[in-house]
Amino acid sequence: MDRRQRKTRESIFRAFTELLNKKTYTKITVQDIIDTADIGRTTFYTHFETKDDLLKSLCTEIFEHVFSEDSGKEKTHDFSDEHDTRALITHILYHLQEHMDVLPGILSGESGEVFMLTFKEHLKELFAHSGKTRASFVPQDYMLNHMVCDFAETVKWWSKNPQYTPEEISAFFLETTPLFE
Amino acid sequence: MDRRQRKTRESIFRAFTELLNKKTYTKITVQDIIDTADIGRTTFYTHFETKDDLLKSLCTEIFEHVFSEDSGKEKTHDFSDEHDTRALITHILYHLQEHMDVLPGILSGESGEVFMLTFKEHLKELFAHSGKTRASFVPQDYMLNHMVCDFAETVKWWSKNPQYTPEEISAFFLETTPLFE
DNA sequence: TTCATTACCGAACACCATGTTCGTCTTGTA
DNA sequence: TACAAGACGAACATGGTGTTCGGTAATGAA
Repeated sequence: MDRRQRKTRESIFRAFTELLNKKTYTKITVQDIIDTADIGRTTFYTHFETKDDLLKSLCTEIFEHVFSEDSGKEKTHDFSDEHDTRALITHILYHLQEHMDVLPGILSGESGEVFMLTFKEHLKELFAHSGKTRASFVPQDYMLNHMVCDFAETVKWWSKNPQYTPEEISAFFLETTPLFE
Repeated sequence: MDRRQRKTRESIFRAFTELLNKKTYTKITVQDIIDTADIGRTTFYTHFETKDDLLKSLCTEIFEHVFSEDSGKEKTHDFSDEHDTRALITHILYHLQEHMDVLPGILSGESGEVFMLTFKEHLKELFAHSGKTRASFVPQDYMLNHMVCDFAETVKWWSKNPQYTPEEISAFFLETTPLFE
């Protein structure tokens, strides 16, 4: 990839996240981004189709990092081991913490919808094969949705209360939403 | 209130909810609403400041109904009685069921954000004095947020799986998010 | 170093939805 | 019946969007 392209893309992302910490997503205009990134109007549109496209791209970049399977371990994760599960959850939270500069901005307002949606998709895949398959009158789909939302909302809450450590957040989550009985 | 005003307001709400079942909120233009409601442009703007204002008004109307304290009983509700709590939850779900024609439309897309936000405010107040004040290492605020989100997400899930009865949904919720230990 | 390629630039433009203005017509009510 | 209040629609200003086009500058491969 051309060095110019990389630099431009970089500066757009930087401008966007900077603006997200000042204004809410819908209040941000493409012109704002262009001005802050100090690039030409045409240039923006050669990189991204729309503002929404930019937002999605940002989310994708974040989750590619957060759910990167550092050692391929997560893929074959065994949810039957409680200690192992706690480690996985904490691991993901550590990754997320590295984006704490963007999270509050992106999660408040309408951009949060997009973020949470993609987040939940990833989580759904991750939790799909958890140990919580025990027989119960509660539908499987409800159960999965419940766990996914719990974790996503936990992260949202964390972004507003960032004084806690990943280990603490992990503990809060597992205490209120036990994956084991 | 003038009969003309009532009729106009009525037809705007009707047009809006009708459109919400066809398109997503942001795709709906004020012109769409005007055409569907068959009213003048000026008339719309004398009733509502903006499209957002209309959405908020709709949510307000719904929750005024759902959280109407039929007999003032809820106000003094005692969460320490499990049977009583289940009755209250089910009662709210029955009220919500009456709006099942709007819920799927309003909850999918960006309008869902507004709906969920106001919903959670109401729930926060309702759950604020629940029995879940037991000592624990989990922060009180996390706990409250957890319960509120759980219930709100449960309703969202219900709107996509409307074949269940209020009693069943109530049971799912209480099974996965016990308000008692 | 040369040179073709590729990215960046910015002014200008058409487009579309928004919200307002104004003069007129219609309806409800006192 | 009179008149206040609501409904009406055409027209307008505004502001953001996404595109076009002619030109400049940076890049990297030969």
